[in-house]
Amino acid sequence: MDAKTQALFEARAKIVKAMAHPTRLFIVDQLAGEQEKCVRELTELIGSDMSTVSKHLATLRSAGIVQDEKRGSQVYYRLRVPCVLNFFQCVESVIRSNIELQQQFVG
Amino acid sequence: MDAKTQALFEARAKIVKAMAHPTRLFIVDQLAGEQEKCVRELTELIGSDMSTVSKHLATLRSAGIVQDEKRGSQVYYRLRVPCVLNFFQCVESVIRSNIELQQQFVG
DNA sequence: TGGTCACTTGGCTAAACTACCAAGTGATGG
DNA sequence: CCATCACTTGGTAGTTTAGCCAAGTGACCA
Repeated sequence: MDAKTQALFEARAKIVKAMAHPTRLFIVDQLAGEQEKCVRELTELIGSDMSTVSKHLATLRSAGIVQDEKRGSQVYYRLRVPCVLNFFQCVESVIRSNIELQQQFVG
Repeated sequence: MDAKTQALFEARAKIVKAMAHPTRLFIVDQLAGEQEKCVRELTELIGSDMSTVSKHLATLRSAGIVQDEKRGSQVYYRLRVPCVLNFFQCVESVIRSNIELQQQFVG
């Protein structure tokens, strides 16, 4: 794999890695349904420390998946690229396919 | 986040995590173009130790993204769910969007 | 049956990731 | 102003991951 190809796939991996955590997927899912949410709202939904949520959001932001906007003392986050929802559809179809495979062994 | 939701997003994250590495994204890309490849072929393309490639393939297999078939002394891998290619399209559009954003700062 | 190829697995170390607490910054309300 | 809320950042300990080498298995060939 030459350096250029390497760089290309590292760039792609950065985006995918930013989604590779249950909490961050949950955040994306929430933002997909609700347009925007502030850190406190997300923190309440998730149930972990606000500092943890803030760092997850920073990860998503640095990958370009979400964008933030400060309004008053709150910071609102929203999805920057709607197609990330396709991720979910595909992930779900992998999961379904896995279940079907397992049922073949059972049946 | 209740236990059920937690479990759902952990299952999804497992799939996404399996793709969250440049080498594994490269493998998926290769398998998308070529139907199937054996471990040796992939190892030559990637250029790292075969044991490393084998472990990456095991990660993808355990997530249900690829399937393997042993023929003779070789093991051939192929994509199990074609939609993973949508991942790339979306990832690319995030990257494009990031570039556009950066050009706003420059321009 | 001995040697080689194709592959997987175990072991190990270095690096990356995660989550919490604690501390610091800004905006808001009394 | 002072307290509080909303948020980010630094520090740190525990866990996970990645890569290589070495060793083991199975297929194939001479």
